[in-house]
Amino acid sequence: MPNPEKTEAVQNKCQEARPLDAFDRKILGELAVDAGLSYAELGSRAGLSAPAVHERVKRLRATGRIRGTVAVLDGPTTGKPFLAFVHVDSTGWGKTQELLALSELPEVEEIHSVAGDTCMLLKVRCASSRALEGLLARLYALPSVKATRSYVVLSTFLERTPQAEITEALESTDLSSLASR
Amino acid sequence: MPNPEKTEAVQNKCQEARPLDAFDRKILGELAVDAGLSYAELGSRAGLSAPAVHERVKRLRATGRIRGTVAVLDGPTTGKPFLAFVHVDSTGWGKTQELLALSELPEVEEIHSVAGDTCMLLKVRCASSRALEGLLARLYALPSVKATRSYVVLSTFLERTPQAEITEALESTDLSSLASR
DNA sequence: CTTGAAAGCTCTGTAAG
DNA sequence: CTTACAGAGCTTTCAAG
Repeated sequence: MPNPEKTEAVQNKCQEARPLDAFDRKILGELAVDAGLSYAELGSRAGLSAPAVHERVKRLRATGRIRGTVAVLDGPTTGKPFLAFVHVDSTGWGKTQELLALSELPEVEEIHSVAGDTCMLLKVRCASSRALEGLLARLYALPSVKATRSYVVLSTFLERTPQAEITEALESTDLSSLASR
Repeated sequence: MPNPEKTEAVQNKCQEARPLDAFDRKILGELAVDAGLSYAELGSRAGLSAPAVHERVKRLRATGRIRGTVAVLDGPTTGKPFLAFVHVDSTGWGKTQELLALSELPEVEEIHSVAGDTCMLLKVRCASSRALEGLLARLYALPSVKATRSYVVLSTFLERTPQAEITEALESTDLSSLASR
């Protein structure tokens, strides 16, 4: 039986007012690299006990900081060696339902609206150039799509999931190098 | 003791000649969405027993199809709400060690060399526009970097890990629609 | 491949400091 | 927050079909 303790049971899922402390950031950083770690191992790395870590991880999941855990597949050997970024120019306000419908295609991994000389940016991973051609055909079938520019990936040197380390890094460090120019 | 049956025992780790069967693809697809599934649950979804699934998953890990399992963090609430794609034009053959050194920055999530009107493509997630400015300053400090174009993400409609479903999809389907134009 | 069973480990919660 | 002690559940391996 779940026990209603303190403020925990009351808190909502979408609460953003709770800042992460150093322990939370350390835990998130470790889990972002390897979600298979035991709470004991996680605790020793973060400097906490296993129950404490467990409590924090549960909270991080409940508040949405951890969206889930997924397996990282090797693209080339799983039948989709072809990676490309597609810029989409559309007439009017491009973020229509039409483009969002592309989410249903497993080839489409990312859809962003961006600022710059294009409206939308797609990341596509598929089996071959023919599959990309098929996707482009589908894009041009949409009335609002004016033009596309495709950037076919020749080789990938780095591709990792969001935030390997939760730090402030570049913030101050590199701006000093900027000032010294 | 592992029994040497047929061609199986001979295979190397980097062998690409082993096609995934329907069971493997189903398992990979499920794990790509949720790596926290138990082998029992995984088995019932794929139509296999738990030990059989366990054996396959172990093999998929050993052969590199599954690179690892990671936690998916929520970017905005973990202190890095700022996402951008940076195109880098460089003189000469751009894929030098210099650019690869950027891998060490936690803000840089992806580095690709691409075909198109630019040489390299970076995916950067950081705390603010100032952090991006710092990264650009660092880029221009490299002798081979000629120019950059940044596409700042306004909003993200889809962002998922490689291959939610391991199928052939678009291959034949959409090419027929191409032919009918 | 299957079922079944046994051993080991982790999780999960409770309790007390 | 910590350590400690249980019980439940899952993983992992082995056997036999």
